[in-house]
Amino acid sequence: MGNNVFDTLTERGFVKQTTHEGLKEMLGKEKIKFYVGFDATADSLHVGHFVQLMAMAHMQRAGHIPIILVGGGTTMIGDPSGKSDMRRMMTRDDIAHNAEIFKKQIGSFLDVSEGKAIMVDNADWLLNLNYVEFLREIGTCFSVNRMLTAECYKQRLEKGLTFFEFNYMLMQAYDFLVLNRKYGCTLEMGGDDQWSNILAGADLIRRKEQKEAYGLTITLLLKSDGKKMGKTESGAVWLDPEKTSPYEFYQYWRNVADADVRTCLSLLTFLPMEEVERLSALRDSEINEAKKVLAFEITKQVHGEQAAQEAQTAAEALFGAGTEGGSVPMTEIAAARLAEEPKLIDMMIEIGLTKSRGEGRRLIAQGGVLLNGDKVADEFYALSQKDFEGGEAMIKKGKKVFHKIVAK
RNA sequence: GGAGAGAUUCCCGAGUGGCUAAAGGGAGCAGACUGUAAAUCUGCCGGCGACGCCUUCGAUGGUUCGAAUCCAUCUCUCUCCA
Repeated sequence: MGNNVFDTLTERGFVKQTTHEGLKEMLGKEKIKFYVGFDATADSLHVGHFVQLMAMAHMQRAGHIPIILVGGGTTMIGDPSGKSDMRRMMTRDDIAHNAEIFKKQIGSFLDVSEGKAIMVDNADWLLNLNYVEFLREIGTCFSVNRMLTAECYKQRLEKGLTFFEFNYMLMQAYDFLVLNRKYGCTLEMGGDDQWSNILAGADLIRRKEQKEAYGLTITLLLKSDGKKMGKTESGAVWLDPEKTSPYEFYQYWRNVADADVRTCLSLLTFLPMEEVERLSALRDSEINEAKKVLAFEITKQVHGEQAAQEAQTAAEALFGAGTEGGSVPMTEIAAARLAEEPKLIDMMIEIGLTKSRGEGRRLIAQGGVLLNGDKVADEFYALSQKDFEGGEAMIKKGKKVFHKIVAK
């Protein structure tokens, strides 16, 4: 395809800022190596990372080679950019553990076969740096005055920023320099909160190597109300199916606000832009069609076609008139326990539908709990064999939380 | 190092001896309305089979019939000065 990826990324809304002119031209005429860094702060990637991965996938499809950098070294410090407080210090073991998971997860989204991508870990060069040498080589290239004016520290200059964290920018800039020297990497991409760090890296390469290096930031995935996309009351929406089941994942996207449909379709799916435009132009209840496509496509992207299919089937069965089947959240219990007639509220706590008995009782009192389709009236309702026709019972909490209990 | 200020329930933030499980707001949950949307309105929002009992106001001791509120020590945070 003759299209320049830069146009694709721009058209789809990925590009937020670029360092300087010339990037598009370069992307058009040669196959470059570019890098994106991922700090191993959790034991799974989340939706925010997914946007970056999509941008990387577009680049890769256009023939450019991604360098996937896992931050086994930088995570030891913790990026203060845009944060209001210092992160909890993580142990070396935790970081190494997370880094391994990241490598695996990323490997399933991008083509990491030989020659198609490069995977590195900055622990390899950061952990054994010699302090004095580093200061003499790299530290001399940074002006504290300039660094302090960086937007990303604004909050921290009010609440306090330790020297420890202040060094993060140098580490990340150094990463870019190392990758430039070792692999000829000429572009760093990252979330828009990384702008200052990316600029620092490009500047450092210009100074040390007298070479052009570019930076590009990717629009942060925000909801129309300005909050981060991918956060729920129970925490982040994870890409790891153990942490966020494909069904929950599907539901998250099925329920995005109308105003966010377009952004999500264009950033998180590979649907052609004409299709994105068509779907996001739908109005009123018709836009539900677009949300179904969105939820299906993203789930397929992350968990595979089969899981997406199952999540969709389950959703149709529960919310529409579809037939039973699919991946409704489910818990198995021993059939023998039914003889003891366990309380419904206790069972709800056990399967994680409520936090306490009080909360469960309140829910029932407010008419928010349905058992096999019927509203439960008794706060102390006890489950028994008759609730388990066919060996299973369906509990519905509120309007859209379903959980199946299977007695075995 | 010196001088001040502060730490309250998920978050912000009132409360300075009993009427305080602790105002108000936000978040969240449920109900109504809807399109599994948004906005809006109503109720709930520490735990407990519960007109009562238990645990909570940075930590530990103390004063008191009674403490989030008073005293002592400690830990941490912030501001100003160097």
